[in-house]
This record gives sequence, structure tokens and C-alpha cells, in this order.
Amino acid sequence: MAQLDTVSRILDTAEMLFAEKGFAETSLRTITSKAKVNLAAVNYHFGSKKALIQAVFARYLDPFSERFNEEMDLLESRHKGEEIPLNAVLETLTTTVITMPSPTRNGLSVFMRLLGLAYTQAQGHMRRYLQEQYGSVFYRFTAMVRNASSDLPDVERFWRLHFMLGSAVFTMSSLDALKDIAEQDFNEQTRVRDVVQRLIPFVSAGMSAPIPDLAVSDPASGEG
Amino acid sequence: MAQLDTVSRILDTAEMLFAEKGFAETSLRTITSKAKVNLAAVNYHFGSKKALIQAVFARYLDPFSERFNEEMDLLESRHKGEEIPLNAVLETLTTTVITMPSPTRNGLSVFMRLLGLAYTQAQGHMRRYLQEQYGSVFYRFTAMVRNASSDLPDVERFWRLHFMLGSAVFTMSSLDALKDIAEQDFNEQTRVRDVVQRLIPFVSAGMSAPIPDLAVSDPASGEG
DNA sequence: TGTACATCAGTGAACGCGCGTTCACTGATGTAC
DNA sequence: TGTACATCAGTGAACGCGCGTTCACTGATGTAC
Repeated sequence: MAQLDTVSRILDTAEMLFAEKGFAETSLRTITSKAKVNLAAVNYHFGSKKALIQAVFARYLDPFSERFNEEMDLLESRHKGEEIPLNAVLETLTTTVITMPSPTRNGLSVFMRLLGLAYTQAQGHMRRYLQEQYGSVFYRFTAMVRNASSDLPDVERFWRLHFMLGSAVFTMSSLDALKDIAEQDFNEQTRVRDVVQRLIPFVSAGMSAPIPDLAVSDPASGEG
Repeated sequence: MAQLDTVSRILDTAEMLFAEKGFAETSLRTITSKAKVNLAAVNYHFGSKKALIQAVFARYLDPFSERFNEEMDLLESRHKGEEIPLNAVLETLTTTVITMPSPTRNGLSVFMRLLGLAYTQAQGHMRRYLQEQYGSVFYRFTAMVRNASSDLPDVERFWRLHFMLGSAVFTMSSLDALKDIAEQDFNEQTRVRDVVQRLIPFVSAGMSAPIPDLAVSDPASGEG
């Protein structure tokens, strides 16, 4: 195997370890010793641990959001003016995820887990960073979902969007564990694309589920 | 406000802080100073930080799993022999969650977020602990879901169960943030029970979505 | 009723450890004149 | 072509800090005789 340069080795190793154990639980000493580089190299090349974490995300998300934007351009131009069906929007997202060449030595599922972790365990600085850097792509996507489900009340759509997001993020962040179980219990080798392919009808059906009427109950009992 | 004893004060404060920032990121010094108890009190009463974390979960989950088991007994006795519909199973779970008196000073949503965190960011010891302590209740629930969706292929049901779980866990763990946004954007005050009420039709529809056929594509491109 | 001892919640200060970061340094390569 | 200096990737050792944990101790309450 060709020896990668220090920067790439750090990024690959950090990505893998962060995905395995989280950010706080992974020390620079672990990263640098596994990557076979000097401890001080992280601070030399990235400046700080925080900056390393951001660099790990940027390496994947920068090309991803660029491609996703292009795919959304394409989708819009194919439906010039007409309404774009929800399934087409969802498939644009998943196709982008699946077909994007990985800028990483690690597989897609490692990054998926990382993204899931980031979303759930990210505190202050990370959340802000992701919001600032990639908020606009995310906003564009949600706007498309909104247009594709214009019959839904705004509040209902808001919650369902997050239910969708939850299914995706959670599944992705437990992907490796789930793949192992599926193989053990059902003797089935599941690829990332298969999971995504299963996810679409699930969330799509969820989005067009009947709207519940929320019983107004005794406000004194239970919590607000 | 009546002064609670040291143990309760530690548990309440730890629960809140863990939910806010995660386990590794919350130090015993922060917990004990906010709880206004001595630093050494945690080790005196609980033995270690790990044991404190487990105690936080046990305080909520022990009564919860007991009640949930009772509710499942009741559900089964009401359907003696007949097939129990999926919606009834889901509603049994959510009713238990909503109506259970909180053993905690903090609200339901704090614990929900904690549970979400535990599931996504838990490493070794925590996962093992939850599995050992509450695995059987969870297993009983999934068995009920299986019986209520006997028309689904096993593999498909496996994945959908986790999609469901994802929606629930993710939503619950971001609940406070989402409630704030909903109030800001739609001027709507959402209670935990409302969110749960919205969640049921979503996941229920997802469970009975059409089954996708997974195209077998070129195995050389993309990842395994 | 009084004395001696045991138990227990709680405390203040210190311990050793692993952490992210810093710093002076090396050695290779490039650039100016 | 040769010399002096600049730039840059990388290094080894140390720094200070916050962490979980430990320990000797206090003071209140309970128990035995």
C-alpha cells in the first residue's frame, strides 16, 4: 500500500476513531499513534483538535454539498415549473450519497456514522460550524420537501421532516452494528445502498400518513 | 423548595447535565458544584462515575420497564389469542411513557434526550448495562411488533423497526430544541404527548409501506 | 442513666494520570545574489 | 558555481490543567451493657 502523506493519514485515522468512539473520547495521542505520525503533527497541520474535527467533516461535506446542489439544479431543470414529487426529491438526496466517490480511505458507512454522531452529540462549536457551512444546502433541501408536500399543514410537516431525519441519521449512525445483526440473524449481506433503498418507501409513506387530531386533554396532568 | 437529600440532588443534577452535554463532557466537579454537594460525595454514595451514570438510568428505567410489562400483560389479556394490531402495540408504549409519573425532578423531555444520547453515544459498558437490565422488555416489545406485522418479510421488518426506533429516539433527544423552533416558527406550544401523538401515524404508515425491490447492481462500483 | 464503641453521611485536601498544547530544535529543499 | 538565508515538514520533550479517585478525618446518631 502506497504511503499517504501525513495530513491524509491523520484525517483517515481520526475519521475512523471519531466514528468508533466519539470526539471527546478519542485523544490526539490515540490518533497520532495509530496513524504513525508525531503527536505534535496534528497541532502543526491543523492548529487544534477542534480544527481537526472540522477538517474531517469538511473533507467529506464540501464535495458532497457541491454535488448535491448540482443534483438539485438538475432536478429542478427537469421539472421546470411543475411540482416535484417527494420521492424524486428523496431519491436525489440518496443518489448523491450513494454515488459520490468517497474522499476518504474509509467506507461510506464510517462517514455516515460520523454524521449521525455529529448531529446527536455535537455541542456548541460543531453544531454552529455545520450550520454555518452547510445550512444553506440543508435549507434548500427542506424547501424542496415543503413544495413536494404542500398539502400538509406547516406544523405537521415540520415534525414529520424531523421524523424522517431521525430515521435516516439514527440508522446511519448505527449502520455497522445493524448490518452485523442482519447478517447474523437473516444471513443477509446488506449494502449501504440497500438500506437507503429500504428507507425511502418507509419515510415516504410516513410523510403521507393521515393527520392525527391531537386531543386537548387536561392541562393540569402531565407535563407541558 | 424543600431541600432534597444528597443522593437525589446528585441524581437530578447529573441527569440534567448529562442530557445537556453528554457523559464524557460532564465532570463530577460540575455536577457536585451545581448540586451543592461535596466533590467526594459521588464516589461515597455511588462508588464511581460509571455507577452514577447507571444509577441515573436505573432510577427512571426500573419503574418504567415494570409499568411497561404490566401494560403489555393488560394488552395481551384484552386480546386473548387474537392478533394485536400494530397501532395498539405502539399506543401501549407511548401511553406508558406519557402517563408514567416521573421519578425525576426534571421533565420527561430531559430523560428522553438522555435515552437518545445513551443509545447513540453509548460505548461499551453503558450499552452492555442497558442490554442486560432492560433487554428482555425490549425483546418482548419487538416480539409484539413482529406478531402485529406478520405479513412483512423478516429482513424488511428488522430494518423498519430500526427506522421507527430512529424517528422516536432522534426526535426525543432533540425534543427541547425542536419544541423551541416549533414555537418560534409556528407559534405553537407542543407538549411531549403531542409529539408522540404525531409520531404514531408516521411510523405506523412507514411500517405498512410497499416493499421495495432492491435492484442488484454492478457490485464493482460503490461499496459493499 | 452513663459510658464505650460502631456506624454512617459527609468533608477537604491531595494524588497520579492523561489530556491538548507549546517550544526549541533538526534537516531537507528552495531562493537571491 | 558558491554562499547565505528563508521556508517548511516534522520531532521529542516538556508544560500546565482538569480529571476521577482516594484517604484520613469530623461529627452526629444508634446500640450494647
